[in-house]
Amino acid sequence: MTKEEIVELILKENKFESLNPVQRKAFEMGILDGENLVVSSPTSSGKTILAELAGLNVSLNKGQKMLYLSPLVALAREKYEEFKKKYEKYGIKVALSIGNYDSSDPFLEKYSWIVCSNEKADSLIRHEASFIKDVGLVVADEIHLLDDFERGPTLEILLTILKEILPSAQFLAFSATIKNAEEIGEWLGAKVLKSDFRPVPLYKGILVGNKIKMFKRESYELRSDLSLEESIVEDTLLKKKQLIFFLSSRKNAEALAERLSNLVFHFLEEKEIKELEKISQKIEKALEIPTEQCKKLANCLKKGVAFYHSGLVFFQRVLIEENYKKGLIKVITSTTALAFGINLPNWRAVVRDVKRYYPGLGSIYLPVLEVEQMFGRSGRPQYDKWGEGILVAKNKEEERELNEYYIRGELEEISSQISSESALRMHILSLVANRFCKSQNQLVEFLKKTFFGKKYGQVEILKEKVEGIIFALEDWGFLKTQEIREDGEVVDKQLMVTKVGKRISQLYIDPLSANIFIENLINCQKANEFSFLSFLAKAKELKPSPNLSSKDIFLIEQEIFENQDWFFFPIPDEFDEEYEEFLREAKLAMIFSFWINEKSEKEIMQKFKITPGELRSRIEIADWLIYSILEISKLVPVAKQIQKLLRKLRVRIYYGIKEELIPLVKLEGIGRLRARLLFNAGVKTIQDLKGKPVEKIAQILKSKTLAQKIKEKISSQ
DNA sequence: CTGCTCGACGTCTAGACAGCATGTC
DNA sequence: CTAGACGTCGAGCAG
Repeated sequence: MTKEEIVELILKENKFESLNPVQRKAFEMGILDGENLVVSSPTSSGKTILAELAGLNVSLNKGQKMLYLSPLVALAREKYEEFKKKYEKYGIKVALSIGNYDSSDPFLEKYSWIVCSNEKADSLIRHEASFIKDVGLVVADEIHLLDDFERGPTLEILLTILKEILPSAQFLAFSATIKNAEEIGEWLGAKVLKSDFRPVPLYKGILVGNKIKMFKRESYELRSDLSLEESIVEDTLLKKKQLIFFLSSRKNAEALAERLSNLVFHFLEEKEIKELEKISQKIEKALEIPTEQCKKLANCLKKGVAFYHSGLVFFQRVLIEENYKKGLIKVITSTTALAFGINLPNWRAVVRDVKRYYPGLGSIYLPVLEVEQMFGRSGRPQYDKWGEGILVAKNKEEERELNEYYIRGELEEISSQISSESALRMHILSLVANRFCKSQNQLVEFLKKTFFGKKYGQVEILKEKVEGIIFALEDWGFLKTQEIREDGEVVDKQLMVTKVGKRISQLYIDPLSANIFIENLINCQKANEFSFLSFLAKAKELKPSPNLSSKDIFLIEQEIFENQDWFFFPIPDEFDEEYEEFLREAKLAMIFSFWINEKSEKEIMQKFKITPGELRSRIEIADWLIYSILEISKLVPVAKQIQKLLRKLRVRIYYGIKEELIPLVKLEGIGRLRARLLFNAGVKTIQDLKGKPVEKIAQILKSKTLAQKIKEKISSQ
């Protein structure tokens, strides 16, 4: 297929007349000749199309694969759907590979385009996935994530590895507009394409008092008899548009949503009210028993407003996104959760809280890049002539600062976060585990090839850390080393992974967590539920631990006191520095403990001030950690009774049940509530179920269809 | 006596990736 | 770059 034909195909599938300026530039720069490119341009400037262009070229003309890396599972899913819809009919087989949902791990060989999260790609390499060798194109989306303290290093190491094992593959890296795209280009051996192109122009402004001062556009005034939030909402709704507020905390987001809902309600049409009523009910029923948060959200939704943050459960988030797109929801009040997420078309973005709290630093201005992301999607092609991004200033003085910093100011540089100790620890183990680096010198050589190495020209600062980490990893039994001598002098250190080390690298847990597990479990003879849960909460993966409130402390200390004889790790003294963290861990343990003792979600939420979304994600992590501990315990001596306790605990945490319900939840469609109903009615095992007539089961479960399904299931076993 | 307003004081703070085996609201 | 919004509770005041 010629270049022109590929472009033709892309235009047809995307229903475009012609390539946009960014795309044309990429074409001229040789994107279809295998040229490496770093593209730095705003969200919505059509970067995905570039991946499609190069992807078609590589797959149709060379029979190679495209590996598409995304920082977010939600984004990965979105791209996957999009690619599939457009190009499957041309013989491009598209796969999605992310944690939790895996279309086809071992069969990725058969697919031409593989969409995955950065971490999943890293994990695939650790598992020595064989398809990697067939990759002819690597696309890294949102590469400014390199700057993220926790997740940046994974992306950096991943790209460095991919560059090494795929020397002739084409690399495309996409970034939001950043200052030092050239440096990234230099690192990846890529040409740099910088552009400010947006399909719909974005105008920025600052709201002070009741006046919006627009930059490069006429300013305007709002009503002064309303609060500033209300007046800007009114102005937007009168223009028949929608808006998103960005706020600094969940509490703020919820409070503002409630405050705005009565105003927004007046703008709704009869038909919309009916529709919203339906959605509101769905939102409220997202959990077994609606929590206060669900009710609050449902109430706001009835009036056309939604708050949005990670404390919501997945289903609720999706509903809000969908109905904002449809135009039913008029206003969203959000935390930063929406800034990075999926493509949510919008007209006006209002950053009300330009500062955010950072522990130890107090409240400081958001990075320019982040504010740009929030503004990013304002202005929808086809609907709007322009979009607006508005910052809220409290006074003249702040207005001046915001203007200087965000409107006229420069973007930050992206830098490498690879020198973070925990990142190095994790990745050094994995680099040795997959035999990528076989000696300490090789490791240092590898680090020279990272963005860090290229940017600073040397890795001396890392050397010492590397040595320390290797020492620790060896000490923990995850690595073996052997000195290499020349003329009696030590010149290098050979590195070999142990069996445990290899497994830990594959399980994708922090070696430090793994070591804590092993050290404590090897000599552990007895543990109970609570002591084990407190132990689990020590893992880095479950940090940060929940915050303590003053009334929690009594409750937690009492629980600790009752279980004190069961702890198999030292309890810090009340006056030790670690004591507070210990209490916070114990709080998480109590939350889990309530959960597996079948306390209602509502009670847990209220008692511990935790949100449904948060509980879910913690449970997921705990499940993964227990699985990992079980896997590790196959390789180190751990008492049989402890393993047994763990296996039971895993099922109980996953479902939130007492031990007696374990046999029942194995059935599809039976969760913690239904299992309890059955048990209390005397149905305690699958055998009991077999002995009961369908009608009886239906009566217990209050559902005929479910009873029918269960009966079919057990009779076919 | 009751109900409301206002201010002092205390509280609390964003997000989300990974394993594995199969099918949740 | 080292805070600030929200909620609670009680005092003070009007009715």
